[in-house]
Amino acid sequence: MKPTSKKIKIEKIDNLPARQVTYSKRRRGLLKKAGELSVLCDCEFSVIIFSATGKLCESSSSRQMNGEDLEGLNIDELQRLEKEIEGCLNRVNQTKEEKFSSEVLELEAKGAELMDASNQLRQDIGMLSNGSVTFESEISTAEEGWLSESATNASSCLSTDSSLDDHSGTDTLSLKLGLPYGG
Amino acid sequence: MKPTSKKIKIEKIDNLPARQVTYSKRRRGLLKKAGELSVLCDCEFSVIIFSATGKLCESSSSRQMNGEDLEGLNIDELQRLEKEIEGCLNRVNQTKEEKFSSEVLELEAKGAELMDASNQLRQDIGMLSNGSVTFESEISTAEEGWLSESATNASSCLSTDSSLDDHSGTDTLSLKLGLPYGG
DNA sequence: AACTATTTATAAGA
DNA sequence: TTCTTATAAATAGTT
Repeated sequence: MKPTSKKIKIEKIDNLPARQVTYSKRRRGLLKKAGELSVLCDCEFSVIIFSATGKLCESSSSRQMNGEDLEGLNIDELQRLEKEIEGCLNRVNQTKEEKFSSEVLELEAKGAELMDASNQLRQDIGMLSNGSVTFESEISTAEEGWLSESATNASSCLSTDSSLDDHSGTDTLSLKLGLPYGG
Repeated sequence: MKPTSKKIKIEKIDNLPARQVTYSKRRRGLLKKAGELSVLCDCEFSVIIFSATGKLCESSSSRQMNGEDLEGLNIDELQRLEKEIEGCLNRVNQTKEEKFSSEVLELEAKGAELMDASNQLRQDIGMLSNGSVTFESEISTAEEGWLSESATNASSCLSTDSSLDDHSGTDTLSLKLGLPYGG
């Protein structure tokens, strides 16, 4: 009779039925909040939830069928959802490309500085030793220095550290890196 | 002194600063709820929010940087995010393919029924008219009947009804339909 | 950013 | 799953 409600710890609910009930309630709450945020603040959202049993639930501000399971969608709806997610992907891609460009520019500037420094050094030494000693090796080492720094960065992007856990089975798309290193 | 809080209507907040404050508060609340759901119910989630100004905020259970803006991510992190979203995309694709296959099977069964009915009709009429009249036209009409029904379904998938509103500009990926109609 | 009166979400029980 | 309600949590308005 006394629906005594208590503060709970945020940790996995062991009891399966209780977990399912909480899942259902909180999922509804989450989607409601997302919808409110969207309307109040004039923004778009997409919420995707993979339940422990592998079911996928998706909801987004631009669809009329919020909260439905993917299984309940027809092909046309799935097609639109696909398009939407691809839109997200494009956003991520665009940000990545921009980041990449600016990083390359930065590294090029750094490289130019090193070149200048090397040339200056070469001149200075040349004046001292009045000879025609070339310092190609030092210069190329410097170039390799900033190129490899960047390359390290890029290669780590290729790590297949899948963070999708039990969903990795369907995660098979290859990544488009578009590395401008010509290597 | 009295922070009198009132129930608000869920409608766009006109005042820009107020809207931004609410956006910030509620976004945090939403992501907190998502994180709690994930832990309590042992599930994965991904929340993607496009603010009205075009900023993109992403958060998901399998990443350590929940709540950060895309701008704050480095290339490696963007790469992983891309992979994650591609995983979602694959799920949607898979569901779509399954749906599509079962629909095709259903239509094939329907077609087979029509063929049987046509053949039976042909036999019956043949027995009556003792001639060798062929009913190819009727049969092919029947075939076209279920094929075009399916084709209509498929072509509607191609509608470019973008539901991404002001984000449609970046939504340029082509869709992979994989229609088994050979046409 | 901090505060707090209110509203909203929800845990537990039925 | 739905309803109820005591309690916890979120948040609107203000500073």
